Amino acid sequence: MALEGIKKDISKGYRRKLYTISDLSKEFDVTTRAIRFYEDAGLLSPLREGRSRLYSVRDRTRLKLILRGKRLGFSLNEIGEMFRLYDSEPGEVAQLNHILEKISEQTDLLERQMEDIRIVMQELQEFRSQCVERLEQMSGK
Amino acid sequence: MALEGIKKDISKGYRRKLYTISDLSKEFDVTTRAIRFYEDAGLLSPLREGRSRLYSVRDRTRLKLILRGKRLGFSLNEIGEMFRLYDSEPGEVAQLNHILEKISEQTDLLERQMEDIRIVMQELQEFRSQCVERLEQMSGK
DNA sequence: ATTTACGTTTACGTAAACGTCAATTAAAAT
DNA sequence: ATTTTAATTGACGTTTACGTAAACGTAAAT
Repeated sequence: MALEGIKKDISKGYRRKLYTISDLSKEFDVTTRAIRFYEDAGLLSPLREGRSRLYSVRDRTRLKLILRGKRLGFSLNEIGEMFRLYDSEPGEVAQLNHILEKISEQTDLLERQMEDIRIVMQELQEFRSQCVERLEQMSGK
Repeated sequence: MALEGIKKDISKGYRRKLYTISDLSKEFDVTTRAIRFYEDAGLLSPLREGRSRLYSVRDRTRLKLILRGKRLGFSLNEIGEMFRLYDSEPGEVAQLNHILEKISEQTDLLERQMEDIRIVMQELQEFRSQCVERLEQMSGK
């Protein structure tokens, strides 16, 4: 495979790993279509070898973050906003305070989510107890 | 208001509260359109007084569960499936075991979500520390 | 030489979850 | 008696997040 060669060459020069789109597709069990879509949405920006995409370690990390965000129910726009926060070069104090505020908002949101999960978990366990009890009754008869 | 009268009448007879669609809309800050949509999706089934909908305490609880589910990123279909689990009359052992399996799946999923939240929270706190540190440097100069 | 495998772009399709009118009805307030 | 106010149904529109071909390029394997 030609890409393998190129990947090795670049990794010698740049001293870092590169991934093809199908590498990432397989590793994270996500379609190549989705990965390209994330690029269209501005969440990924892989290198190009000719027409083909080459993903850096940073891209891989980003993809991991995207998928984690999605599991938590965040939209791609929301995930993009977080990326922009992380990437922004905060020159001014005002900017830094803005970031701190956003972090605080995010934290609050996640804490509410944790609370929601705790509640649902508790309800599930109660439900489970009822089921188990019922099963015992039935086998006891 | 006629509905208020009816609500009182019914609550005397049935000994439980009833809510109009706008009651719930205001209480949970969700549009009436959304509430009707949840009904179309089979997640709510309010009483009718003529053409108007009247929501029971059970409906209200269900709406609360729907919104909680949504905050956790679940689709209405997934939420509907959970409702059906809770509502199912488990006559057979096989059915009960099926429910227990579903509960187990849900629990696993929620635990993964908790783990995701923990990871994101930790990253956010690290990011916060960096920002605070930077702010202190800037004011220290 | 050609099949197979993997990549690309373009573009239309789709499911979910509502938003947004419009037209209508019924009841409450003035 | 008439004007608000709250509710209804119906239907089309919109956004998000991809799925699904189609048509093509490049390179490795047979």
